[in-house]
Amino acid sequence: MAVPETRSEQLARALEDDICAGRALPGMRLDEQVLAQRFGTSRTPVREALKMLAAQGFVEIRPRQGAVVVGLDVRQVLELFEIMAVLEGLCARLAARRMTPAERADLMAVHAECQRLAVAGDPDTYYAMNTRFHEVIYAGSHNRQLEEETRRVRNRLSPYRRNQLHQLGRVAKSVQEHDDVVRALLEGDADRAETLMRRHIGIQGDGLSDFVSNMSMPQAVSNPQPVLAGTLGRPTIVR
Amino acid sequence: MAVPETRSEQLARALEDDICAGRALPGMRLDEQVLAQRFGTSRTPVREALKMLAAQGFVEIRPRQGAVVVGLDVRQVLELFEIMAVLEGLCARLAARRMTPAERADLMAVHAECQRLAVAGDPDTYYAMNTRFHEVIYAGSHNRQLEEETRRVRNRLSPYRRNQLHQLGRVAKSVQEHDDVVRALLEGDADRAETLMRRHIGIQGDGLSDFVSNMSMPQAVSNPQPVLAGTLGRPTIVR
DNA sequence: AGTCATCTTCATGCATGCAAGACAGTCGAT
DNA sequence: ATCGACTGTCTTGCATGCATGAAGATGACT
Repeated sequence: MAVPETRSEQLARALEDDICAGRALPGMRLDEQVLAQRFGTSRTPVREALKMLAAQGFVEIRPRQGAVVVGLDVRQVLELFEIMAVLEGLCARLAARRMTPAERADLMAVHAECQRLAVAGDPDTYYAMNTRFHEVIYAGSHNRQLEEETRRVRNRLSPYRRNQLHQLGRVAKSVQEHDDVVRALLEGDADRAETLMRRHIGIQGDGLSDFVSNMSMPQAVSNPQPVLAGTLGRPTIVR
Repeated sequence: MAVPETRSEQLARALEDDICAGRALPGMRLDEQVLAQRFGTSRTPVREALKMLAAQGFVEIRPRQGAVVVGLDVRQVLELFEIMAVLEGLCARLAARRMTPAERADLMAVHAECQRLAVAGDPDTYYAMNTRFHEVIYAGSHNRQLEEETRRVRNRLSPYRRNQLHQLGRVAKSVQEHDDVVRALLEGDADRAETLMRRHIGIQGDGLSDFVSNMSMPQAVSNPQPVLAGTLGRPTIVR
């Protein structure tokens, strides 16, 4: 066991995490040397990690100009949401037929917790539990490739979702939509589960348009950005 | 223009192409030094290319044991087909509403060519035109992220699709399904276009995929594979 | 003979070195 | 003063070197 993880993999995970968690904002420059020092390695594993992240769409590497956290414009975010909707919809469809009794119990438990936090907790704790809710459904699809793919798209969007739930009434609506999905799932109604999930994620519900109108482009490129965990920021020119 | 491409990017594209075209078969060992010599570079850009391909699921890198072209077992292939179906379905749905007149004309032209080759040509030339047909629809979705995502999944599956159309009667059926899709697309019937495309890509009926996804498949590939473009094959042990 | 331990060989993972290209700042010209 | 070319500095891209760990071979022991 305990597959020894290479430095480059560790770095890739750490950086992806920084991006997803909003610690590294879109447009932020990722200086190889700075990162190498920060993680106590040479530039080589850092470069390899950046290449991996670039291949997955988390960072952009412009030849001879270094790596930058990808900044998505409104259009691209919407495009990803369209994808997200069908992927999560498929997860729900498959989960409706494939979830084991244990998984169904799990789903209900997490959903109940969501309901509790919807009124009791703050948006951030709800956000965490909401993530778990969706993860349960990914897993319930019993399709690993789909699970990974969906999670990857979700992660790419995460910098832009952070404040989504701070919107007034959004949490309540979210949990209500979950409720509908859960019902369909438990009844094994694949078609309905898919449709409801697609609506929950996608354009159809007003959730998204609300989201867009409130979207605070987390630094939609073009202006100088500080280097992650460093003071050696160099202005970033785009295009 | 003419963004100078780095060696690592060139290598990544070349290797991905080898994999998609079936020149590098699943399970094949990708030796860094051999590749470096083949492309006339050092190991560094080769390693970076391999990391990128690994991040996209084309190769697998086991620490200290080198890179291998990913070998998917039956289950994983089916999982990817399930994803492919919804992605292409979404492409069709969006294309039904978004394609420009020029794009619609293009679609009809390519489709006509498909019909011609279906009877006149051999499966391989049809395969090429079939690919173009689908590409037109990807583009018609006017969703770049989706286009890339769909193409990526398609490429991951391509080693396993090669012979799909050699099956008796498959070409005729394929072109007929295309015809139905085209009709829905041109009529702007998004729902129908999506449904038909999903059916076209997916495994007919959910029964089979359900069955397979719930049975545990033994590991595929566990026998020695030759190194790409080299004779220094070393047995590849999996797990 | 079969199994296990040790040794040898070699590929990988990472560090370092070096040349080319990009950005910033300076200087000169209009 | 603005614009452009030139120069200096710095970062990136790639080559190379070296230590670690894995695969295979050799040999001893049961």
